[in-house]
Amino acid sequence: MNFKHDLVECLYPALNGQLERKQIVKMIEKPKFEQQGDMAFPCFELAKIYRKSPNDIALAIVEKINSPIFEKVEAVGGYVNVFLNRKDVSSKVVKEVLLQKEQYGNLNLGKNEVITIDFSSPNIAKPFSMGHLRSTVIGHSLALIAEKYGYSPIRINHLGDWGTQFGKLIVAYKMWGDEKKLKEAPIKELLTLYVKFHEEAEKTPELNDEGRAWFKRLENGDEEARHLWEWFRDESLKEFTKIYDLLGIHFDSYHGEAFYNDKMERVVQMIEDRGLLEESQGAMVVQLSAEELPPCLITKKDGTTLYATRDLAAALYRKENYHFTESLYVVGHEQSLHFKQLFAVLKKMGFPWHEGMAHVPFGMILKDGKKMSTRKGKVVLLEEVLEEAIQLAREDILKKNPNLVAKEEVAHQVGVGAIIFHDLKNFRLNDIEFSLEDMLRFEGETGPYVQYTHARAASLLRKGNYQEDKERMIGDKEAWPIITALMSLPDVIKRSYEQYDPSQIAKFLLDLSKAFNKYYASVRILDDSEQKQARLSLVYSVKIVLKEGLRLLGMAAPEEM
RNA sequence: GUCCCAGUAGCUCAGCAGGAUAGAGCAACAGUUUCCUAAACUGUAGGUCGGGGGUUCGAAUCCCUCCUGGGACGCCA
Repeated sequence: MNFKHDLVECLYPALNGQLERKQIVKMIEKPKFEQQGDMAFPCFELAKIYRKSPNDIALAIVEKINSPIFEKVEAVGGYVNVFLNRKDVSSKVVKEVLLQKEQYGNLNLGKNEVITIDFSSPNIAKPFSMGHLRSTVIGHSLALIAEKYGYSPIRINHLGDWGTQFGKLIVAYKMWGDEKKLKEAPIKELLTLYVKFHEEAEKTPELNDEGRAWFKRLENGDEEARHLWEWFRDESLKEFTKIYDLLGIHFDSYHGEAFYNDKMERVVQMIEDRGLLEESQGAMVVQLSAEELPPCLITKKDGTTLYATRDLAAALYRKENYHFTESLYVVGHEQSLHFKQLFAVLKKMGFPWHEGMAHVPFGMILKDGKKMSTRKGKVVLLEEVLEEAIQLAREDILKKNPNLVAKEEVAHQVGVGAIIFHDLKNFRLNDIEFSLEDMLRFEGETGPYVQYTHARAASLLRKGNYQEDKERMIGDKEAWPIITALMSLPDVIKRSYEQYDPSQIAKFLLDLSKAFNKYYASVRILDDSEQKQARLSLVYSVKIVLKEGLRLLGMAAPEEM
């Protein structure tokens, strides 16, 4: 179903070898307006070669093209505009979707090779905030898209369960903590302690040293420290699991930073063996001046490790255990420098596989134009936002479809879907100003809009008593925008993986939904007994693709809503 | 100060391996339901594509420069 290929085969001989097939492929474009056809070939560049006007060249090319798949070929303003035979193409596309069902759009490009995706990775003892939502939702979708692309993804939740923060937290707990309070509302109490610590440390900076000292005790296996740490960790994980269940996300590994404690010595040794480790101001570093990067800190002056060390150990562990061809890190854009350094060190260590590693950055969620800071207690809790969205969906269902049976299930699907889609529809790197109002919007370019379109299609199939029939195909002119959208899915999958960009899927779903709703408004699908089944075939193919697209974003597709 | 991202309609954003008339959604205004779910559809209005140079037959898209916002720059992650 690659009609571009057909066009290339017509153009290549028509140009007498002036251009390679590859060049022609690159030049073919999609016209902006429907009256300009389905594909276009610009002749401006050829004007120099032939010393003729672009339009004369276009006219000459038109003369030489002759293919049954093209209904009309015309020269307009220096372009060769090609119109596909819509009836034939429509039949082919719908038939293809019905044959392949949810497999439609599957690509074989990943060759089943393993890729690891490090995402979500919340910090223990801190609430799951809106900020973590981005990594979670983008990473989850990327894993699904990778599968569709043909890869075999390993989902890794690299929990932030180690680091000086725990020393600080232990200090805070010992000074102001209350066991009873902590047991009642662990995360809330831990956050209070964390915020208080940073407030106090502003006045008494020595507290920071105490925090570092306690962290060193933790790293050395001190029993009291260890015990507190385990307690904090367990309580936090319980909270996170609630959120993941709500979002329908699972991981293949929860190995966090602490998991690499006993694997760091080896890494430090490896760096040293290669002669890369240097002392600098009391700390041990790898110099990266040749790469025009600041040095990468490996150990602090007190001998304890840093996150870079753990990330190095993790990278090695993942390569040795999963044998990945690509390794992705879905982490905020503010850590770009860290990943550049990390990859540079791996390169210096002589690991050619550093080339398969990539940081997938994303913009921040801002409050009043500024970064939200846990330290100052300025966080918005994800769980609360999700609950509000679900509540709003409940209310809408009562208003709009009070007879719906699975009210609670659908309210969850729609509420959560709205939040996920709101996050994924825009380009990753854009910062997002936190706005509950925007997230809770269910009309226009939103998740619920796409889900609603799917439910509409499902309803038609039920009411129309659809019998699957791959041979009876529509001839409606109004259906063409739907066909072109359906046709584009494989390309969209390819682009969205290669650019690590789920928003392409979201935009595709909006296009398809808009095309379908327009069709729905202008064609009475169930009225014409003659064409009903053929039209329902189109409806069914739309339903299949919408559902699959929503799945790739991590969203459910309710049959009714 | 250095480096990284972003600047398109009142707001939120698409478009950016250069191409034909710069598009959506929201908000505003005007319509569509005896009819398949109105979470929908139709129409009106709204733009010096941050400014200035350059490359090109052609620039929102590529290059340079400046301005604005955000972020990162050694013992947090």
